[in-house]
Amino acid sequence: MILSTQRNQSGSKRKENEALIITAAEKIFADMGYAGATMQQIADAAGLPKANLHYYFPTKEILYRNVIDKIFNLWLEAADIFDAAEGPKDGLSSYIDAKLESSRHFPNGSKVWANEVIQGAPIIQDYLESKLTAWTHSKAEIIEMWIAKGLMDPINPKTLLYFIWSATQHYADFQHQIRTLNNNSDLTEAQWSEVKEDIKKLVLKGLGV
Amino acid sequence: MILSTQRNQSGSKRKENEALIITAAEKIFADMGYAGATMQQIADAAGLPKANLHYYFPTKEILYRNVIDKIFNLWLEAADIFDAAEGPKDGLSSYIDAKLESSRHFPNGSKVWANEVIQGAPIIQDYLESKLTAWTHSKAEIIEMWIAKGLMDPINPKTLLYFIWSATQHYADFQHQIRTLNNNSDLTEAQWSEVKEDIKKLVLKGLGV
DNA sequence: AACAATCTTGACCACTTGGTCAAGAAATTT
DNA sequence: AAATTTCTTGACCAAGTGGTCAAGATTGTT
Repeated sequence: MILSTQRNQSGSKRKENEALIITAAEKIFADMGYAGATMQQIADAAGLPKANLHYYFPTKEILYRNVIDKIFNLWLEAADIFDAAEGPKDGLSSYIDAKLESSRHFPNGSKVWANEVIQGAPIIQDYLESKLTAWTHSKAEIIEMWIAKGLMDPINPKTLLYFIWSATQHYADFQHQIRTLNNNSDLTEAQWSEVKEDIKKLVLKGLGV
Repeated sequence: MILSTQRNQSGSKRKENEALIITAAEKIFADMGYAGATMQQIADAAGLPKANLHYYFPTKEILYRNVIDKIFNLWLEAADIFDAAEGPKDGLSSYIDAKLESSRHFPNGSKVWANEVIQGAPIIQDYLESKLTAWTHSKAEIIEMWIAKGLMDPINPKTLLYFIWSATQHYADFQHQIRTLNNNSDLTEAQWSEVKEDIKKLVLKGLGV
């Protein structure tokens, strides 16, 4: 108790509240889209008065960009697996697993990202042009190396990346549709395992790994 | 001239203008989301005064549902190929081709659908529960038959359908991201061909077809 | 030509939205 | 304990929204 209170000294209240607001905002933005989300809804979800949100995040757009920032950094982290891998079998399996886990447990981030990109990335275009482009090129190089070594069939590396992104993120973005087509129930543990195995099998066999 | 004017007799003006408005609305809804789109923007895109929109479509929601209706019927049409097919090689190839062509030439419909589903289908839930569910079951049966005949590896039919939907619709929904990662250029004819071949190869080989 | 039905449109309104502000409450620093 | 910084909050506002309406223009029918 004493420890935690002491630790909460310099500017920690700020960080706490910012995190609280960002989490609430992520959910509302995912459910309503950028334009559809209201500051009032986010405030209610965070349990704070609206004016307090504007104290921490002056405008809706600034709050939104902070949400995107968090999402994007998680995306980048999932790719460390990729770099550390010995070959496609290991690397692609782990990456697919990681992306599916993320879709399962943190679908909101993926939804916000998808909503934004569908609408032409009016607010985060700079992210696409800088960070995402660099990231993609570095992963494409690894895939090309695997192909050159004869570890997998030749394929356009970007096509493969899009393939994995779409297959895995689909389970976050289209969560609601999948749920509806699954008798209005969330996928069970067993179903998730089956999906994971089916996707990995399909991709790896399809690439001749 | 005379012919076309004569043909424009009974209530044809209504249909013309409704089609004009729906096309404009599809683009604006795709670019802005349901909440973000304004009736004024749609009116401008259609070249009509706003009050005129409300004459043909009393409310924004009614207009939106009409847009969805058009989109969904196109989706259903693309699946006729599926039924007519002899086996997975033919059926899946044709279906992937058709879906990719649709993503390439009519991305707006897919974007509107994606936006709506991501947000939990607040307006078109009845579509998911009736039409889409029935459609999915009928296609799943065909896939199961192919598996039973030993024409392809066993896989959960829904997982396969989601796989194909996500891979193909990704090129519509994430069009902007793909363009950005392609040096800010649309995919060329040659690139589209490559994508088509890569995806089909990956899926068919992955399924042991 | 007269009538009826359909279509067009600018002006208008009630309501919601993002954002402001000033007054004060809490917490930190000196 | 006084001073200063940080945080909280209800009340408020200008701008934009979906939707209405009534007057007129066009078209079709008898």
